[in-house]
Amino acid sequence: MREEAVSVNEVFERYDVGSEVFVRGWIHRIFKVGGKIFAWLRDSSGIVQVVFDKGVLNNVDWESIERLSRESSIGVKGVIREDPRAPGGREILASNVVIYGYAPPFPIRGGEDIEYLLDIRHLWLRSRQMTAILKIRHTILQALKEWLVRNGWWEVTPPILTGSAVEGGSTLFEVKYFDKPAYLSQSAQLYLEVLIYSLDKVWSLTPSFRAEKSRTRRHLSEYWHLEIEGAWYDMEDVMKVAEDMVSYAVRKTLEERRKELEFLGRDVKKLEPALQTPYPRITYDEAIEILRRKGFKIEWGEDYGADEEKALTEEFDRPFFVTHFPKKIKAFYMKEDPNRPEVVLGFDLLAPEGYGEIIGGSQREDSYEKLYNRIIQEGLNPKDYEWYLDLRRYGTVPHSGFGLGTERLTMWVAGLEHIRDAIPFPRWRGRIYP
RNA sequence: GCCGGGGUAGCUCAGCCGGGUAGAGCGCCGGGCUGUUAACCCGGUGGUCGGAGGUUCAAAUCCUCCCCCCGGCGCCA
Repeated sequence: MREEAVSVNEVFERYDVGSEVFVRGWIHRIFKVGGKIFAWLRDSSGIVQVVFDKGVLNNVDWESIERLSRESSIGVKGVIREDPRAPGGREILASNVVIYGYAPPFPIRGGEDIEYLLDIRHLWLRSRQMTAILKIRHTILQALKEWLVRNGWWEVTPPILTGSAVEGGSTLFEVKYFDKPAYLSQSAQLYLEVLIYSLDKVWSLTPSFRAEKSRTRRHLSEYWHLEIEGAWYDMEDVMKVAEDMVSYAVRKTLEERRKELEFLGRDVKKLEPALQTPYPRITYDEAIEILRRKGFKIEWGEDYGADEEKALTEEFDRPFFVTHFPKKIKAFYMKEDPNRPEVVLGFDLLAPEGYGEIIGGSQREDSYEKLYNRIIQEGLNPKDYEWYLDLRRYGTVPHSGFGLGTERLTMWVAGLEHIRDAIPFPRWRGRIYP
């Protein structure tokens, strides 16, 4: 049977009752009752009930219909009928069927534990929840890229294989690179800093890798990192970029993926405050004050932990910035505040509802001497940073940038419990299959 | 890396404390049902109890070591 196929949602939205259509997809549920067989046919757009009635089918062996099971792939030609007993109020009365593939008993029926589901992730991804999340993820990525391109930012492609440790070192994945060791990139930042000298405003979307054996619901070993870097941007300029981009992504998701958000049970009202910019800004000093008021024992100079971060997010109904961190808890490349040498011009953007950090950024140190001294202070080898230091020797400029964890953003927008569901094939703690 | 929980049938779990030769539900197979919505009813099928040692007449159960998974912390996006 060679027919022009229509999608499931078109059965409900485009065609009238009484039209004959050809739809194809996978059997989501199937019930055999009396003389009829009811199948829910799923494609990427939705689910529609198909009714197989022996008396209506043309030239089809009934036994081949009886053998159909969940996840069998079929094409069905038939007339659209209205019936209140069908999900969505419509069904297709099959007159012709093409069977592409039968399926053995499907291992997912509900109630399976997480380890098992992760082992059969390749099948789990067919679920409607996962499909909804993948669509939301698509829209968020699309929105972020769209915002950047429309606002004059150049997309660039930094390397994933790198020759030396950038920040710590212990959290890098080491790979063989011909006869030398190499590392999978943790961040494109240093390469983006190179490229602003020719393109001014650049961004990249790449996987970043962390070998840390994290044991939390907010960490992945491989995640999709959106990073930007802009010449002539100070910290406040780049924070504006961050809030405009994030609010745009939330707006677009609310406009285009409302159905999916609601299917996941996301309370969309909680996302609406995030449409309004500017986002609140507090300094690290103020964050410490708030935490002390809430009963936390924390000294100025300490980094706040997960519990503290969560408590902070409860103070706001939309994403908010924390700025001006103590120098000693932040990376060597962050620019020292000229008015307060003990803090740096760095910021985090934290999502509300306990989700926490989704962006980390800073104005970068642009003085050769200061950067060199920070490298020494951190116990790093300046030789490893020769090319990076060169950027400050040949026409240095003030510049800033940030990195956004796309799964973290997706997790908050979609209201997910665990970051592993914000990416189709999560990698962490040794999980590498499938 | 640290703390806590767990690994028994294809899946979800009970049995373990007080050792006595492995059980339920679901699935699957067979039968029944003229409209199902995680369908329902009747019958049947199903196990190297995570691995290796040890104690014992006897170990899923007690002891030792190891492996794997989940949740939290640290680290971060």
